[in-house]
Amino acid sequence: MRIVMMGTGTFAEPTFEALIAAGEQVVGLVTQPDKDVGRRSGTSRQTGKGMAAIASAHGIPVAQPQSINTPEGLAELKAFAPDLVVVAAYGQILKPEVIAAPPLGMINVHASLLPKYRGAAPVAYAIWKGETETGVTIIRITPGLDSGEMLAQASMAILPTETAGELEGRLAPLGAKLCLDVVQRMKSGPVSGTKQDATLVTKAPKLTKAMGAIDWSKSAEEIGRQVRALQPFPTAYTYFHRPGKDAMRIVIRRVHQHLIGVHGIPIHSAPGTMMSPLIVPQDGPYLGIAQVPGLFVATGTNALRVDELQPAGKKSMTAEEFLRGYPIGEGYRFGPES
RNA sequence: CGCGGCGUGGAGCAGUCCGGUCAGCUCGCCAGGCUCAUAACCUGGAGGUCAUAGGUUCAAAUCCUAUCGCCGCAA
Repeated sequence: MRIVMMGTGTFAEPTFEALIAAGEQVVGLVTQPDKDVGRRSGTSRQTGKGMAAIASAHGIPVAQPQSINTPEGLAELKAFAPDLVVVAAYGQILKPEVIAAPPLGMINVHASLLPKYRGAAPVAYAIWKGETETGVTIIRITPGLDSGEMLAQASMAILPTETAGELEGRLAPLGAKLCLDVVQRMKSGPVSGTKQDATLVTKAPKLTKAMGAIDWSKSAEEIGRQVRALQPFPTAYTYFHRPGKDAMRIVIRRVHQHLIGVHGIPIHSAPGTMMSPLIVPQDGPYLGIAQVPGLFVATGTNALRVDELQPAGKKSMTAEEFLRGYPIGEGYRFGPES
């Protein structure tokens, strides 16, 4: 059975490698064109690099059409003469003609418990929405977005402090195992699937930069989930305001939730107010006692402790380091740009 | 030739617009002291060609030019 792999991100890599390692006949890889990203000769951030590297390491030919949906792109796929195409995190929506190209169709590794979280960013949404469990589903690809029959599914608990990047890292091997299993079953005949329950469908659309803006009036829990969901991309951010200084954009990398008052923080601080136990505004009642160093920010509910952040033009740093360089004073706050 | 920020002792920053009194701050490190004890406190100490190379000037971290490196945004 001639198999073509279609995938781009790191999520696809374990599946690709599993197929190769299992001795399946992987005859080609279709991946996104290499993009030079960044300033001059991009130091980092390239997409498609990893997959292409794996392919060349195993002597597997690679196709990188600008769009798979053009006649040219489709021709490149057909040139591999695949019986089956395995898709994982490819990044382009496939047209019916493309899906129909291989005789056995296409299957997709999707990082959610379908029918929940159909779309481009299922892992991030699962965290953002506060799910405690997610998983991987192998589906048959149909013209609808992630709406095909489910061929296999496995679940996994979401850890309380896990970021989307970390969770995806754990889901990828699970997906690889499931996918390989389905592929091997397909070799011995048609595999039946179950339909997705249309009433349970939820969407996980592509993430945008704008989604990273933190609204400090929301609950600490919600902001915490947002930060984890948008890590490592597109990242949650806010602006650092100091009296008499220009606002500074800051990416919030990691936070920790705290009950308000427990660490000597006054109850009535406006959302976004920055506090440190060393310099606590002298107002409002205190409930707490513990001296825990750190950078605390008032939210709509509790205080949130920021553990790791990255000011514009700087590298990521711990809150401790940040506070040495930018000791908190009165009127310091996080908030929207202006 | 897309836009922008940054490079100051081991870490994070201030100082740069308005050149000289600027090499500073918060930590870390080393030694000593205090303490039952500590990431607490006190005293003392080591450590920097202020990214690099030129230029302007009596004088440059600070102004000009070029180079290297790091980062963010936009695609």
